[in-house]
Amino acid sequence: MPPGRRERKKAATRQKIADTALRLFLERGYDAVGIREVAAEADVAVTTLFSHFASKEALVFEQDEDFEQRLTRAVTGRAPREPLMPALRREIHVLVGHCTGEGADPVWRMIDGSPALREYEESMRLRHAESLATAIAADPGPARTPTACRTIARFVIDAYALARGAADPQAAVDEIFEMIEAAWAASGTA
Amino acid sequence: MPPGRRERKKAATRQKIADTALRLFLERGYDAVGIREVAAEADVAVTTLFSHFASKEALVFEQDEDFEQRLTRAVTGRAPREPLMPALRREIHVLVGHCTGEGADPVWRMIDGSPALREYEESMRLRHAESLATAIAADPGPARTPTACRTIARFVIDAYALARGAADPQAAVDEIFEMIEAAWAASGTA
DNA sequence: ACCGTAACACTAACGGTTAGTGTTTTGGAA
DNA sequence: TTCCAAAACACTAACCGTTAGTGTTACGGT
Repeated sequence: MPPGRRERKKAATRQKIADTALRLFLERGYDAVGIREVAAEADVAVTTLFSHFASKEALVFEQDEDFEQRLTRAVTGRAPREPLMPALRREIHVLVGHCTGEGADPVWRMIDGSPALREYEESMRLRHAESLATAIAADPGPARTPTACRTIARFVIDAYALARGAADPQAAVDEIFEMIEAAWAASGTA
Repeated sequence: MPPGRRERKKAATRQKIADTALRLFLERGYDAVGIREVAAEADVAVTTLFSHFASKEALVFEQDEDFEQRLTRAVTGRAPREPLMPALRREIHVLVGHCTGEGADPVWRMIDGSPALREYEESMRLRHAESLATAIAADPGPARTPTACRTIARFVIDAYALARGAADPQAAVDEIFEMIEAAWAASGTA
């Protein structure tokens, strides 16, 4: 069945809150805008805002599931018989490209400018690493231990985080992935 | 010169606050004890408490510099001509042993039981990784790029975090370090 | 003996978050 | 169509961690 009127209204409210928040944050800075202000501007109650978003930071990372899904799909949806690591390397290249360089979203600039947001993002990525580990564990091919899968997943997340802060992000991705590939190969020979 | 009365008093106040906080946290749970309560029980003002500790979580990780120093010293203070990675592996073995198993501190149990504390610890370790990266970069032997050093430092921190959550922590340390050693070797051949 | 400074205290607030308590809207059952 | 249970929404009032502002001691060095 198609989404009913109720769900559409709910989605609209959520979107209006997110849009309003992002606009205010970009206009005047993340720290300078309070939750009460966002709620007032979006014309909802504070409690309504928190029924749609778990925290103030979550307003900024509205579509954080994108990141998670892109990673797991890079594993599960890659071409048949394509090795795992090159596929992940390609995906990280793209993701790093989205948030670095001259043409980067102003949103990413804002995130990089606020320690609170950077920290929130890091712990969010850690959760994503668990999904990635699950996807890797379910992958056919040479079996790995659960620990090895979790380890590689975290290494991949590290690659993303480290490359973002490097002078030449794209080169850093390649450099780090050389190390990750070696680690991955070693995990198959234990 | 020996520490004067003033510094002794300051240290005593700090210690009293930390002891009181830890006692209350263990008695009734971290989340169930408020800052105002800790301050009252330690007989100091709330502002005084925050002049000694940057946050509520910092009360629990009072001696977090230990961890940082142990890691950097495992690098800088190891036996001459001993390879880097085995030294780090040994240190991680010890550190993981401290907070797992039957005889683990009740403090570690409390940390594992509170998401807020676990998250705080993770971001603390990330800061430690930077120090470790610096120590590794300054190490003699085959030179590595700054990116490679940071990467390996993060991998080592990952080993600690992952091993703590594994079924057999000590075995996990060894398994993960096999992968780290491979990554480290690969970083020297780029 | 004195002064600058650092520790400490107190009040009052700020900002994020939640509990408690209704009120409206809506999808589906009768 | 009518009615109900659930879900979204609103409002007040608070809680909690944290900080600014403003003093007040107490100490170490001169």
